[in-house]
Amino acid sequence: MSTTTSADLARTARLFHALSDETRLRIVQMLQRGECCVCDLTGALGAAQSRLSFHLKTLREAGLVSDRRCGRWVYYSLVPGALDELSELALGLRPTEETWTSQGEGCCR
Amino acid sequence: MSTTTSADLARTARLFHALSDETRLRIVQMLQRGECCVCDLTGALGAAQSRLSFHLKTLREAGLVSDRRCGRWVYYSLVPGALDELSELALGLRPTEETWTSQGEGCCR
DNA sequence: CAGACGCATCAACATTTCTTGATGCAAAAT
DNA sequence: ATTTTGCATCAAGAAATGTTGATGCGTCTG
Repeated sequence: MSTTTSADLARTARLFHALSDETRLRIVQMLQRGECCVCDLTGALGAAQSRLSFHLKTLREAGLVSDRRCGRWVYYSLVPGALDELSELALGLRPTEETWTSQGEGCCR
Repeated sequence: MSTTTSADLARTARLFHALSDETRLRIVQMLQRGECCVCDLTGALGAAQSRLSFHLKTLREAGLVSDRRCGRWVYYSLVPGALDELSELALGLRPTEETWTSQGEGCCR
């Protein structure tokens, strides 16, 4: 029995929101292959630097991405397990067992 | 090798967007237990009818929910498998194997 | 030290998304 | 036949989100 608090919902919404943008999905795809600094991303995605910083911030605040400073570069990478958690959240929203056994009763329930 | 077209990205973003809102998450939670008509939802969620219709439309257009008219009621329900697809999409964004074996090289790669 | 570089952040604006109340329609109910 | 009910849809406004160019800060390079 999972009592879902409003805070849980907010976090879940936040997580899904982080992946609800094409630019951010592209960023994640880049990061799949390994760490990237912002300039790697501007090159590959052809997007302005400030734009990417903005989206990286969104991803970081959602907990999907982490950053590591190194000299004048900042390397971003995917947080291990974060996407597994997201996957679990999605599965947790699926219809319950009894839903599919107790349905189909003609019209109007 | 999965070539990800721009259309794919758009659909993925759309799917995640559908679950990026607390009201819609609540709706999905309600629907987990089985079909609901809009008036069930207004009652349970304490939200205006037009507001719920708006969010239900978003969920429907994302393919997460389907509707069935019956007399003057419209019953909404979760589309079987849709959340599994979403879960798979999340897993597909995880870091690749080699990412974790080829990393950790001190500073600046 | 003086520049160049990588990045975050900000302000201004554009765009999208959400909310609310009104209107309309089709299907009961009377 | 008229009214009521359940819902979609619309227009208008409010709020959130994304974009762009400018600015500033720390760090490397010469």
